[in-house]
Amino acid sequence: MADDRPIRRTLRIAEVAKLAGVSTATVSRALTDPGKLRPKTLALVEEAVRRTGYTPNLAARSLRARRSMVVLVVVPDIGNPFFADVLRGVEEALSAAGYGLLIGNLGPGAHKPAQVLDIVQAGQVDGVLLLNGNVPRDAERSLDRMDVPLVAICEAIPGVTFPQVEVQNREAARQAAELLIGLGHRRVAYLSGPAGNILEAERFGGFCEGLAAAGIAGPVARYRGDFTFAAGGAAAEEFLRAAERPTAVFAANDEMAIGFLKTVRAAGIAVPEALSIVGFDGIAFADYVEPMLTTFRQPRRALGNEGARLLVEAMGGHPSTARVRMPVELLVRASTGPLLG
Amino acid sequence: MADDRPIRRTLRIAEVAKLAGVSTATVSRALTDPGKLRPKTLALVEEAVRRTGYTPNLAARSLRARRSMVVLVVVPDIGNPFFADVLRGVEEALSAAGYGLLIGNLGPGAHKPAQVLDIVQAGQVDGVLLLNGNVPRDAERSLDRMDVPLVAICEAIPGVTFPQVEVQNREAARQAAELLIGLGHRRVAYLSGPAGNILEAERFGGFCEGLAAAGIAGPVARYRGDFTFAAGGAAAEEFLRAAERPTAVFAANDEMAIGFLKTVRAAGIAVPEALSIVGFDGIAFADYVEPMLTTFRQPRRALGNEGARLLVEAMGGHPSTARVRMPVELLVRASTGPLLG
DNA sequence: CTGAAAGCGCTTACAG
DNA sequence: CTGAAAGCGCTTACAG
Repeated sequence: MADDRPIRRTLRIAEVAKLAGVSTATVSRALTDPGKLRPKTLALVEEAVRRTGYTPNLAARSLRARRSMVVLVVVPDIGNPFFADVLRGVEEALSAAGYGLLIGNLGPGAHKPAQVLDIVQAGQVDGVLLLNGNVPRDAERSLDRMDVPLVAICEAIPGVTFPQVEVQNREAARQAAELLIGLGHRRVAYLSGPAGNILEAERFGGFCEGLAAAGIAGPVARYRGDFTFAAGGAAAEEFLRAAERPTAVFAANDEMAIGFLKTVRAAGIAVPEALSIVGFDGIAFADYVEPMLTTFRQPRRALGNEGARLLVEAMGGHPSTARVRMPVELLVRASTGPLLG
Repeated sequence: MADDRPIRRTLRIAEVAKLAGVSTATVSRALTDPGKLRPKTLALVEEAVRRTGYTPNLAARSLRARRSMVVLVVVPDIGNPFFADVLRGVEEALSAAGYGLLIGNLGPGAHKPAQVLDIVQAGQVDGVLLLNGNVPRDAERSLDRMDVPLVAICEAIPGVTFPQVEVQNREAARQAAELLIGLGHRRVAYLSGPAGNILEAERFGGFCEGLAAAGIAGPVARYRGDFTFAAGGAAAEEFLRAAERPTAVFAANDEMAIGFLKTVRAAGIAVPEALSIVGFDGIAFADYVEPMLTTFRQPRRALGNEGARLLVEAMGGHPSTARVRMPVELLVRASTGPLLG
């Protein structure tokens, strides 16, 4: 039978100590550094903890020990499935190391950089994981001048010295060019992400390199996008209006590739017979559009895991300047094919 | 020119008080309850805060004030885009009320219920938002016996008294039946979510009711699923093997509907000519499959907003037993059509 | 290996 | 309206 009395939330370390017949210092040690105690003493405390169901008050612990065991994760958009997957990896690694996860959503209508800075300045977190491609700052403050470990993942941040984990964007984009060229395409277009975005710059740069290596000056068109489905549709409208259309498109992410695909097919363009399309990211949906999308699968969970791991090390006093660049996997599907006619 | 010195993290309230020429009590009041101060005194403090860039230490504040201004959000799977969208709404409302957001991921390989209970017992959060359809408990403890405000959203929890926010699952499922019947279908199938899931039960129940109202005994087939793409594909295999196939399928969510759609189309089944498909949720991707999926759009962000709002009220000492049931919107698309032949 | 005691940085009755 | 002071519940030098 379960006991139906509400659990007393105000159980303190002193009561556990009393029950175990030791000092509060000993209880504290049993909980944070059991190796320091005699096995016999430890057993006494453990039994008392078990019997009382004691859990230390974290505010008190964090005030006294000057660490919170919480990490702030700054995401550009918590609603984006790409980041959700990365967060899964982050959560896994942090939770295994005993850290909690505070989410800072730097998207439109959400947190402002100042709020992120406040959280750090308030001593609320022991480290910050940045998925947003820049160092949060306001008029007076900048996160990298606060004394807190930082790690950037997914989107690299140029010119900083803290660890970063990203994928081989440039190499992959180059590979996209090679794939299309190998299929006979020469009039290729590029569907870009938001201007100023580092991923965008890397992917565009790599794509151009790949083209150049085959003696192609560059894409015949560069459509402006912002990583959304809608941007893909808009780019497709532009494509459809062109006098001489490209025969292949490389989109800087899957959402845009899918938006593009839908609009051109609705207009009667056969994919891949008349147009090849390549995306980037390898989101789950890429498997369910028709035709299945050729794309690059990012190791989203591994990105999150590795970033969290580096942050845990830094918080433990082992900072690094590691710059990890993980490979992506090209998935050749039905949305790309040889140039016909 | 920005000042490049690292920000001193150890600025305390005493220094601000000294600079303003007041007591620490006054600084504290200026920050938490400015109405209590004379405008002149308040201005003095504000100027000192501005000049020093002071941010109170939250561990100290939370230890002394006995509240943390942080909410624990328990999600079944942080990687699921559906929840990510709801979280966006939650984050919005909580952040506007000054609360932070701690994520507890109760998915496989992530947090265990015991960890959630520990967080609450440690006084780390002022309230808990449950998106997982049950009350976390372990061998000795149950969250609803801890003295903390609770609100359930998305998945209702039977038999509890705290506020809940869900959608009109039963009504919508009934409407799905009516839609299909109106199109002439009588041999309809149901693709279910995981057994024991409350959403699943409501949607199945409503669907059966809708059929019954038209004199149909029930679905001719009930495929077992678990809300994943893969489950949809597996159900489709079962569908394809049937001697006499249903002419319409209602899936308990969009992912399964999309998985089903892909597999039957690959097998040469024309949708909607030979088979109508209805999903549930209205995820973004439902707009990008071919044919576009008929589904019910859930107000994901609004669900999150409303749930967070109720929790903020409860944490402010205004508990309610509100049970909000938000409407969903039927989106009739190309995946449903009249029975032909 | 263990304990007594100071103190982390706030908030809040209490008093005036 | 404001201040002096106690105290939230821990951890950790320090001493033994």
